[in-house]
Amino acid sequence: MISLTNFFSSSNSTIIPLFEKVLSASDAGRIGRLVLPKACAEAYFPPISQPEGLPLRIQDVKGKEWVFQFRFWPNNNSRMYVLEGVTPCIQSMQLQAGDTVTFSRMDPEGKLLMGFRKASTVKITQNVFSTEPTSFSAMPENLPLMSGYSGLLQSFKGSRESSVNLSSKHFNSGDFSWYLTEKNGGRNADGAFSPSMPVSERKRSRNIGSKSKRLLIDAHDALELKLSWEELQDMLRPPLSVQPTTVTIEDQEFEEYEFYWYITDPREQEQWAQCDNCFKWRKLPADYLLPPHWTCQDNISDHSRSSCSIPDDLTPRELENLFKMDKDFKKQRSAAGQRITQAHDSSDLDSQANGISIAGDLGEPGPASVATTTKHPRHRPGCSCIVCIQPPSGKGKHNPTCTCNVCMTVKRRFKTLMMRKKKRQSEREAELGQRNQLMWSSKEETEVDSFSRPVKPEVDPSEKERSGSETLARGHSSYQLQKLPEISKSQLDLNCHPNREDTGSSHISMMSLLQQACLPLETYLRQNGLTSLVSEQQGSSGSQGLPQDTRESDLRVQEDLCLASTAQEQEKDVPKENSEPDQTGKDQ
DNA sequence: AGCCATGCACCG
DNA sequence: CGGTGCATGGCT
Repeated sequence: MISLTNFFSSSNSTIIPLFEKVLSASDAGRIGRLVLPKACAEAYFPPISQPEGLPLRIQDVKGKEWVFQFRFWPNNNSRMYVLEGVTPCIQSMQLQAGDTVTFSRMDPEGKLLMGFRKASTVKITQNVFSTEPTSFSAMPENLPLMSGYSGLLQSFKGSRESSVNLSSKHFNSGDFSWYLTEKNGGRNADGAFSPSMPVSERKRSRNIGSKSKRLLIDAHDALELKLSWEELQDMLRPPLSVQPTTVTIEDQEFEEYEFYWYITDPREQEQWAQCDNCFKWRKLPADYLLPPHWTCQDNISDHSRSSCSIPDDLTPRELENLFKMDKDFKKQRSAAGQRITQAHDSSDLDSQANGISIAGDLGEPGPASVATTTKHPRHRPGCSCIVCIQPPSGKGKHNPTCTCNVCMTVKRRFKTLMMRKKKRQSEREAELGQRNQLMWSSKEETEVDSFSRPVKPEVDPSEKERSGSETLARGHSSYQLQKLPEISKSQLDLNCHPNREDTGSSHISMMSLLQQACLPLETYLRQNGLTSLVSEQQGSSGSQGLPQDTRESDLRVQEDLCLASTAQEQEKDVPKENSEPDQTGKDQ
C-alpha cells in the first residue's frame, strides 16, 4: 500500500523526464543504433562537437547501468544523433519496434535513466527504478517531456508498491549535470534484436519528432509545467491486490474500493476529515486514509480531539475561506484542464492511450486532444467531475442516488458545509440587520465581490516572474462565487462538467464540493501559513508585505498551491538563468 | 528545408 | 562478412 508520507517524503533526488523515442525497426534492429531526435539529443544530452561523441551511462528501470556511445553523423548540413550499443539494453527490456523508450534524468546527480513502454499494451509494463529511492519531479522541464513523463508515470504506476518521492524542490531547469555520465566512459554493449516494425510506426515516430521540435521552448515556459494534485491522483491507484467492487448503474461501470483514496498536498502535513456524527472537522495526518465513515472517535491520531464534544478544529474563518476559494479554484482547475488537453498531442497515440494527465506547458497552443481521462471514457483530462476525481479509477456516472463511498463522503461533507454556510450567513445577516437594514439585499454578494475582485494592480514581485500563460490562468480568477441559496436549491449533479459552472448559472455541481471535500482542506485553509512560507522562501523578494488577511492574496496563494508553487521554487532557486531560454544544450 | 529511417558502400 | 560511416529518400 502506498504510504503517502513516504511517497512525499524528502528525497534528494528528482527525476526529470527528458524525452522518449518510439523505436523504429532500425533502432530495434541488430545494428544497435538508436537514432535520437536531433532536438532531444541536443537539448538533453551533453553537447558533443566531435562525431565520435562520448559515452553515456544510462540506468534502466531495473537499476542496471548501460553505457551507450552518444554520437552523431554529419548529415547534409546537419547531424544525425545516435546512441550506439543499445541492443543489449533493448534486448533486456524485451523491446521491439514500436515500443517506446523514455529518457529521464535524476537530479541533482545528473544520472540518466531510461524506461520503456510497450506499444502493444496500455497496461503497465515496467517497474520504476528500483535500486534506490527516487522521486519524480512534479514539474517536467518542458512540454516535450510530456510523453516521456507519461512513460515514467506509467512506470510509477507499475511500482505502486514502492515508495516514490514526488518533489519539485530539486528541480533545476537548465542545469545539466553531465559530469557523471561523461566521466564514466566505456562501452559494454553489443548484441542483436528482433525487429517487427509495424507500418504505422513511421508515423508515430514522426509524431515524436514533431514534438521534439518543441523541446527548445523558452525555459521560462518550462517552469510553468507542473503536475496538479488532481493529476497526481491519477497516479495513485490502490495496489493491484486491491480488487474493487464493480457495480453497474445505468449501463455504466463503477469501481468502488473499500477506502476512498485521496491524496493530500505533500506540502501539507494534515488533511481534514469530518465526523459523521457531529459534523465537526478534525485535522488528521496527511497520510491517513480516510474511510468512508469516520467519526471523532476514530481520530486516533489526536486523542484530545477524539470526541464529538470537543470543538471543531475548523474555524469559521477557515470555512469561509474555503467557500470563497471554491469558484476560483474551479476556474483554475478548468484552465489547468484545458492546458492539459492542449498539452496532449492528438497524434501521440501513446500518450492518449496512457491517459496520463499532466499539466503541461501553460501557454503553448496545441491541437485539441481527444484523450480521455483514465476515469471515464467521456471525460477529458482536467475534468473534475466526481468520476474523474475519484482516485481509484472509478468508472462511469454516479447518479444522485449513488451510495458509493465517494458519493457518500461528498454528500456528507457537502451537507455539513451547507449547514455551516447557512449558519454563518444567517449570523452575518442578523448582524448586518442591526447595523444597516439597507444592506439586506446584497449582503452576501457584496461580501463576495469584495473578495473576488480581479487581480490587484499591485502584484507580488514573484508573480511578475511568471509567464503570461499563468497570468492568463490567474486572470480567470474573476470568479463568481455561487451563493448559498442557489446551491441549496440546485440539484446535485455528480457529473457536472467543470466548465459548465463558469457560465454563471445557478447550477452547482458536486464537483466543486468534491474539490472542497476531497482535496485537503489544509490546502485551502492554511493560506496564511503558506503565504508566510512563500515569503520565507523568497527571502527579501517583497512578498512579505502582502496583507495576509487579504482574500486575493489568499486566492493567489491558492492558485500557487495548485499550479505555481513549484515554479516559485524554481524562481527562488534559479532566479536568473531560468528566465532565459536554455542554450546549454546547444552544440558548440 | 529539415528530420530521420534506412539503404549501402567501404573497410578491416 | 559484419560493422561503421555516410547517403538517400520519404515525410512533414
